[in-house]
Amino acid sequence: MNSEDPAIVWFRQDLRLADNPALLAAVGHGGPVIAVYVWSPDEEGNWPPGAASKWWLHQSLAQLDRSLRRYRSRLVLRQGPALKVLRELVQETRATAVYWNRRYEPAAMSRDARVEFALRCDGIRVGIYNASLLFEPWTVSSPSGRPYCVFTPFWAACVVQAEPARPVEAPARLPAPRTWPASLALTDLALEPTVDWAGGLRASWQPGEVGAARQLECFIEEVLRHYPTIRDRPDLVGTSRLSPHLHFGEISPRQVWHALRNALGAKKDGSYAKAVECYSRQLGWREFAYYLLYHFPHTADEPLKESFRRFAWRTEARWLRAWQRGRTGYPIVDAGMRQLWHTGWMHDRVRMVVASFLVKDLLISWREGAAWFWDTLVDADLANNTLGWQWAAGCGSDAVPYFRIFNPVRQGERFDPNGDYVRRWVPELARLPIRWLHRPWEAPASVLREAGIELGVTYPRPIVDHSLARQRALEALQKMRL
DNA sequence: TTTTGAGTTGTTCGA
DNA sequence: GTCGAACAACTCAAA
Repeated sequence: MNSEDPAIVWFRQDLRLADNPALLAAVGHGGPVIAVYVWSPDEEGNWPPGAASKWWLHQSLAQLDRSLRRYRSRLVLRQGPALKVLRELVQETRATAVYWNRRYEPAAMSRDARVEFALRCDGIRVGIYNASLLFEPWTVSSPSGRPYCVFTPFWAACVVQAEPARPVEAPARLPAPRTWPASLALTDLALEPTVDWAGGLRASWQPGEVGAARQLECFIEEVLRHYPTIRDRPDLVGTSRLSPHLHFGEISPRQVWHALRNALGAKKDGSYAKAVECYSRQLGWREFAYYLLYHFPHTADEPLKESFRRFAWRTEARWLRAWQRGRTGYPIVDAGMRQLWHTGWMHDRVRMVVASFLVKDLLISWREGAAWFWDTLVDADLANNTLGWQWAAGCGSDAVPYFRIFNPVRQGERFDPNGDYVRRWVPELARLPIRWLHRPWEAPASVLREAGIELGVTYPRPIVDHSLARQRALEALQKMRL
């Protein structure tokens, strides 16, 4: 393509300039490049962005605009149905092409298909690219031709494909149009909370492409070597913390994939090779989540396993609220839920523990959990959230067996062995010795008194008895299978 | 074609 | 304290 006509880049979940094929295609079009973000939460089906996600989006859009300004360019903000907005913008700017990077959520896919068709009918050139997956979901299928439902063979089939493409550089320049189309102010989108609860988020994260790159570098330099041994430890910094950056596309999995391998080349060290393999598998899980949502689009709202449709989940509002607020009386559960509330993120090991507790101990539907995570996580991602919750509930593919019920005391003692995590997020228990920290209801009265704890007053008693709850869950799930 | 073995993340019980 | 078995049912790959 070589034209003097403007090209529009429609930014969505690819809020970066490097390794952005749609942006490069727009530059390749030859004329001015107009970057636009369209805020259209009504087109996200049942899953419009939650509060934490909107907070992040605000910051990330601000960063993207800042980056574009260095090119003497800018980010045009609009609001409304994407097709309507893009058509208006095409008219205003006389653009002859629109480029974007693919999304895979069911609502986004059907919307995008309508937009693509309509724009092509208008005579507009449309280019659509892959910017957020290592392997496109339709390129992987089992020998039988059906989609994989088990992770290991899925990932094995992925990694024998060609190595994911090397990331491409940010464009050298971005030609500006003679006049810029009108843009809303970022604050017009009202993404930030009206009551400022985001202090903990601000302190924990640096949204945007620069923050993402910094996070990756920090992970590779300081954590990667130990990743296989400490990734399950919520009391340590043992994970990449890249999830929100990946969700918003501030960094691409291709960039991460190759950065890991470059680091490997530089270190020449066996333990690194293992660590890279181990972390790459986590990227694999992200791929698997997108793959499953693509092939089974109803699973965001319905269990994959039919038998679970008839399961009678409880609707115990008091229990749900106790879980949400981190007041279940199980320290590891409460620590996780408070970390989530405060920072918009929870360690993955603890996500499994709290999910198991909600679904198995309280017998509350995984969808309640998914909805709460959706609203509170800065990395809320429909594919990952769906896979995680269906896995925990045992109603997804490759799911945890029904009898695998996490014991919150055991998990706490195993993965927070010194209690640092609980003490940080449940400060009212901070003075309790580690021996009792994960089971304060068993502590002798004198120990509790000395630690300044009055059960039922300063910290709740357990809202359910785990071993009874476990039995109840086993019976309920067994009954469902008959 | 049929069979066999293995599969992210656990817990409990009894020896 | 440690260890192995049992706790289903199903998918996928290899033999």
